[in-house]
Amino acid sequence: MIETVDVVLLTLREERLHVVLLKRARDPFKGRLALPGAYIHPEEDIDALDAARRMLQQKTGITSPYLEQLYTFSGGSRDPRGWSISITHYALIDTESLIKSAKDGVVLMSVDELPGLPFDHNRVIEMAVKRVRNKSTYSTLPCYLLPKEFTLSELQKTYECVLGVRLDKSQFRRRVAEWSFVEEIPGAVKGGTHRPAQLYRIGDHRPLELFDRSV
Amino acid sequence: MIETVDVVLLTLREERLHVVLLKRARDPFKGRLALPGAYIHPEEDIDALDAARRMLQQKTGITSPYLEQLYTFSGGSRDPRGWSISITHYALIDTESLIKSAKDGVVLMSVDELPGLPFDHNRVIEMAVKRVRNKSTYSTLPCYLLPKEFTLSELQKTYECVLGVRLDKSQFRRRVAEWSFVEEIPGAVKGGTHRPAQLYRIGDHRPLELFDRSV
DNA sequence: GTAATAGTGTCTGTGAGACACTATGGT
DNA sequence: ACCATAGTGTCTCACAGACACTATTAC
Repeated sequence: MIETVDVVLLTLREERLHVVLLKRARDPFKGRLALPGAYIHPEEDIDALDAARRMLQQKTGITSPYLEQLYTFSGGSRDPRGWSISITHYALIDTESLIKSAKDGVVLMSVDELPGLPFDHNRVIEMAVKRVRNKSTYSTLPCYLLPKEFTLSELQKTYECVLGVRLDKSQFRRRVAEWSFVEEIPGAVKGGTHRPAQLYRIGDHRPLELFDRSV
Repeated sequence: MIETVDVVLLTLREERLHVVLLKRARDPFKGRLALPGAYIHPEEDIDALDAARRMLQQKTGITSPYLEQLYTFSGGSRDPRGWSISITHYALIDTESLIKSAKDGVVLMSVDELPGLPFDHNRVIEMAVKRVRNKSTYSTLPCYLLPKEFTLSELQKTYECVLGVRLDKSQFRRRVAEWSFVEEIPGAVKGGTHRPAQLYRIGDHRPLELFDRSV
């Protein structure tokens, strides 16, 4: 039996969700692009989540602020080596931090234009994207796709990109005003070529919040 | 490494969610009540879901109309035998069908009054109940807790028990009227001591449906 | 008739959606 | 001055919530 963890690390780039891929160093599928993944090491790993975090850090250099189990894929046909279990996870990070810490070899690809990937990685990514889109309708999940400081327009844009819908500016701001964890940074503004925008940040240690109603 | 599947099989009995437990036939925790579970058999099982379905049928005699992966628990401290992976699932069934097919030894316990269980089974059940409650706010999941034919009052009661809230009769019926898959059974009524109630059924092959708004 | 449950009709307050409006910077 | 983006005010229609009402059985 083969036990692995795999991670779908997503970020927002040029208004599209992108996924982190790596060239596989070993067979099977040596040299092909695939999700970052590794065997579970019972001696070192506390649990699968810990294994995923460690693997991601070691292989990509990236530590994601949000990492959660996605689904466990299993069966005899998904890996040529035999019956396997993959405990998959998904993670989110802003592009800025990603670029800063990513090791050489990290490849970003738009989730809408993926080539055929080894194993069932296309299915895994598809499920991750669905989960993120769905969870974003009733939570603060998209906040993890933004850098520490951001404007409300950027926050709205992020939600719009993830959800694939346009949101009303007025209504969106009324909503965000109720979120206590999105706080104004006093005095800080982002000056563009036009009227500067107030900068905001997520208060303290970004907890994921769920809402009764949708965004 | 130990790989198992475990199933949290839930049913509604006396207006409370109950979980199916079995006395363990083998060590560890031989003789203690625990969730139905078994090792994965790569030679026989297509995947973990298939393993869960087969295990449930063999150990309890029950085939549930709804079975879905819940979460994969893992680590070195949850099983005295060593580092383990448990791919847990949850399932729903109506009490009537359960009683009819359940083998001897099947024990039903209210999820609100559980004793301490082996492994991390209390945590697993807690997560399953949370998942069911949450998913029930925006889906037809509770329909799987009802027999093939039911009245709207029974359907409402089921939602109320699962969600733990009281629902307005008028509003609930307006909602259900929009669900095309809940269909009136022409001529069939359930006579109690008072005005008989129209019987309904789930159309064809009960697909799980999700709603934009809550129930 | 009464009791009890099934099932329907109606009013109201809230809030989502739409959209117009004002504000403030650069050039 | 004008443009572009930031940010606010307001109207309306739909619907959730509340609750009263009618319907149909047993006794």
